[in-house]
Amino acid sequence: MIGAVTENQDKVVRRRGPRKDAADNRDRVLAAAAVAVRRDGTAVPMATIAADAGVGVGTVYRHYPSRDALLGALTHRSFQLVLETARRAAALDGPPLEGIRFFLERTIEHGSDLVLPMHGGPAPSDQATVALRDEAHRTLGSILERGQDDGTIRDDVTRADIVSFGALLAQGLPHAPDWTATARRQADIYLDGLHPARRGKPTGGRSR
Amino acid sequence: MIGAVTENQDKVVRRRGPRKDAADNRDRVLAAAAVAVRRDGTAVPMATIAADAGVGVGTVYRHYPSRDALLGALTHRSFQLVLETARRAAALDGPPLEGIRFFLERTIEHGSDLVLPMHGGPAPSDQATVALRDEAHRTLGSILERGQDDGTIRDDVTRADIVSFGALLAQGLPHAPDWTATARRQADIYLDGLHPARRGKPTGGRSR
DNA sequence: CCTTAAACGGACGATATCGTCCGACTAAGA
DNA sequence: TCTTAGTCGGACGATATCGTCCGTTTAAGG
Repeated sequence: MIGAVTENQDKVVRRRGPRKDAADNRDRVLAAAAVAVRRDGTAVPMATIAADAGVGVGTVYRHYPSRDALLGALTHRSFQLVLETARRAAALDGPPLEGIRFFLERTIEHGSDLVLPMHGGPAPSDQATVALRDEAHRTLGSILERGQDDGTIRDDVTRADIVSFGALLAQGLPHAPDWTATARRQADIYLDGLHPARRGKPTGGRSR
Repeated sequence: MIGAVTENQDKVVRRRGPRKDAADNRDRVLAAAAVAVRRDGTAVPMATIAADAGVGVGTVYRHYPSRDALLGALTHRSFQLVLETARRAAALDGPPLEGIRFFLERTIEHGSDLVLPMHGGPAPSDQATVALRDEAHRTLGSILERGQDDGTIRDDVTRADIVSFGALLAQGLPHAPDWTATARRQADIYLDGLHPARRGKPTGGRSR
């Protein structure tokens, strides 16, 4: 027990990835957190998240050392989804407006998976998440510009407007009975409004 | 000094209203709560609200016996503002769409005064607030119907849609740098979308 | 099967927030 | 000015949540 210590240093077991149960728990915690945060707000007790995920609080804190880390991970995941959706929308063939429609409808469907920096959470602080966000903005911007170039989308709209509207729909109204249906109708109206302004309609004086 | 007790029973001081300082503090607490709730969410510590209002926690609890009572009062006040705005909008002479525009713009301006049942707060439970809400809905509905009757507003929009959109704008995006400006543009687009659908535009297949 | 690094989960002391209670203070009528 | 009902505000015990720590359990390579 005395001199035999150093000689098997290289026989140490080298694990490749994380253990299966650890990876599972990590995912379950994140999923439970997404639901819990949407339901109870960002101040939801960690114990609640742990219980919902079926793990102990210790496990939550091991994977995400602080509440901010957990919220940050949620934000990151949300932006991953947003970027993915934006890319799919950009890859579509149809008119640009249909790309935007696709993006908005998908955003609505993602519903509770999107725990964006809304809900009182912090704006993304880590570089990786900011990069995701910026890339998503650029991607949506490219669709928008296509529409504005070919005259099918009004010129004064910015990519930030589209993003904001998407965020509003994703955020929703906490106590609305059937938000998905409402959001769809809101999006439909909004998309109609994205057409270039009609001149000489008999709808009366929109002066400025 | 002996038998003279009973005869001045009716000389007891009768105060008319609440004391001035009490009324002041009541208002200041409500105003501070509105700001604090918007900033920190409905779970904001009562001590914070008290400090912001420049009073002690005891004063907060006297005027509003529980957190729910305070949030309820905020909701009530919000719906008062909404109803008032809706009535002004309904009283306007111009095209109905301009009435809706007025309503939305005013709602945006009210900004932080509107702490609607959003923000994770409870839906209105007391009868008086529900009555305010319903009356506001009816008032907005009357504007909408006028527009749909004279053909200047698309038929599939409901009063609930207008209310929801207004609520979204009032709620805003917590971390948006200049929400008022963004909200105005969103409203402008939305209002454009409220026109009846144009047939035969070259914008491509909005099939369903 | 055995070994071992790693993960699990809940008990625990520290801290934060709650809502109450009561002695000091003040507005306002007499 | 005097009186007093009503208000003020913060200290306080109770409760809730935090994040850590550590003995137990488990996945997985040998």
